[in-house]
Amino acid sequence: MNFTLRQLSCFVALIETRHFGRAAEKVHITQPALSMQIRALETALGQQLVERGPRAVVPTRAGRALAVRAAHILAEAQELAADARHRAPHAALQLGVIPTVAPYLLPPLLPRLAAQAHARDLRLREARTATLLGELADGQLDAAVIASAPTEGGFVAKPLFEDRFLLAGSAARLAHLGQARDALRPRGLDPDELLLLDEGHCLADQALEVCGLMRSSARLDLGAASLATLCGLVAGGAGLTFLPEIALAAETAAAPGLTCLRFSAPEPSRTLYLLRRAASAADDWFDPLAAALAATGDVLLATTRARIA
Amino acid sequence: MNFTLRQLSCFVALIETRHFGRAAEKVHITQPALSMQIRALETALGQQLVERGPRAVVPTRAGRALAVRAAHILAEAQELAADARHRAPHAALQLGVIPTVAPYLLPPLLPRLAAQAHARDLRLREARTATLLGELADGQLDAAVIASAPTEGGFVAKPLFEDRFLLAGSAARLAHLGQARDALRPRGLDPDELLLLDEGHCLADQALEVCGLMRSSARLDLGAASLATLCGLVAGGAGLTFLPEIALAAETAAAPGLTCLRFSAPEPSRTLYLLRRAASAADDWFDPLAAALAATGDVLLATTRARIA
DNA sequence: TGAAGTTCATAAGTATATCTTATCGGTTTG
DNA sequence: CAAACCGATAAGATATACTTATGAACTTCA
Repeated sequence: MNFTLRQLSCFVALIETRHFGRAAEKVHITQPALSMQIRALETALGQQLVERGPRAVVPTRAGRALAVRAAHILAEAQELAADARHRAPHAALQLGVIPTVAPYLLPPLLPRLAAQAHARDLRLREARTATLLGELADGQLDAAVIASAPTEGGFVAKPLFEDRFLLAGSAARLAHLGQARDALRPRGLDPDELLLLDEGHCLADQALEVCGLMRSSARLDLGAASLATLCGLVAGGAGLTFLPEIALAAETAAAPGLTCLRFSAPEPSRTLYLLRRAASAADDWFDPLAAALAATGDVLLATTRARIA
Repeated sequence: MNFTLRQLSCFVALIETRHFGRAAEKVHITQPALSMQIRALETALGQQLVERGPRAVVPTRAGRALAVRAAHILAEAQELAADARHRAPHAALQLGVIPTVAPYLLPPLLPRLAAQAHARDLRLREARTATLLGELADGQLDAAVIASAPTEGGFVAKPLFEDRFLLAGSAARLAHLGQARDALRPRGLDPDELLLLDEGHCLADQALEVCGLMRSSARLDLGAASLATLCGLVAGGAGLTFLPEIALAAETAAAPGLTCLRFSAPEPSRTLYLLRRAASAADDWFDPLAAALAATGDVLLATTRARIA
């Protein structure tokens, strides 16, 4: 490709005016300059594009064909430039969210964001922490919500809110805990009763950590891929699990048999963060997005805290 | 619009490789040159397009959006250049034909042309001589078939064949001509019996000329716009008219009552020409097209001559 | 018919982009 | 801590694009 947009501009102007002088005026150059541009374009394409008569300038067959396509290309280029000038990014804000947060935080988030101009065009992706960090790093995502501060550098992490863990199970199974109910502590739980999510879900790792367990030491071959599935199993009496407060309202509504107990202080918890690349220009969307996420979480937690003493 | 296709190329290469050095190699320039092109593009669009980290080159939101559109524009440009190189004009050959020729010559012409590569993409326009000449002059048409050599210069005219005029009417009306039938001459006809086409049709002008009449001197207010209509009227006994031999087969088939007489020598006739602008590059299509038209006419006339002694 | 006016092409000089080579400063890596 | 990598920068060379002035072909008008 050996021609330029300017050459196309000149050519289109020439076809429109059918006059070298006026076409030149139209593109703000002199007539000889336009002549040279047209000539260069003809050379580049290897075809004569206009018949230069003393009476008139007439496009050749090739010129007629080119005029249409050139105008089209120029229109696209103009539109691109115009969009750039008006700062209409035309690219959605790509937000990644981990699976143990997305189903609970996003539904109430979206109506809140609808009011904000910056988040008018938001695209969501749900994946586990490692995947999100990778995609964030290489530009597929603009921001990500994860449940821990990132270990690697290069990111800006803004804490959103603390999400405490509750112990969830069927009412019968929770009753079997006996006197432990009065001062419920993670370390006192029976590893064989514990059901957790698949590997890679940070929620499972964090649950193991607060229990002082290794993944290998627990009966964890359960391939539960979503918290909703896990809650369904647990509500049916299959075992116990850690439920983040953020999920409580949705999961108890979905599985009425699900019962939760609050751990005694200091309650185990995770902190959610909103991340972006440190190098990214967070013009004006990052802080408002973080604020909206935090506010959404706070509302969600306020209703939950009132339900489970 | 203040950016160039080269800048877009550089940018797309950068997004693909995510590496200034390799992107530069891809577009056959050095790394500093590519840096400058990207910088220039960012300046032109007023936005940062890539985040330059020591670890990686990551597109910004604006850059992501641009990459898609830039690739699209470049693809169109490449395609355009490729078509130009392969001499695929992608513009139909625009052929204009006068209305007293088009319906008869074109149907048998098209199958003949189908075999030729050059006329694969042919678009037709039917209009009167003056219109065709105007459109041919300003490039809307590439060639035109008319029935007289052009008076103005600037055209190349190639004679196709001679098309003789017959006298057409109902059998009864032709019988009334009496002994004139033996040595039928145009000048002996009664102007009041003559029906002709609308003004502007060269056939009407030529008929008047061979009869030695002025348009004003004849009863010519008939607004017959097509030869087919005129033949229908004449076959019904409304009068006499001049029928070009080329139209005979089609019109007698359509109007069985139509009868024709041949004038005595020298028979009045018109000559059809194929025209193009003298300045136009008639690479290779003009002569074959003329040959096809002439051959088509010859076949048409051969069958006709056999029918009317 | 000849002079003036068009119109596009050409020439020469200049201004502007653009490229290359060489180098710097920052970061990562062994 | 040295070597390697990466992108930015500087400076000089080259190429491209523009302008002014002029030329050649043609038309128009007196």
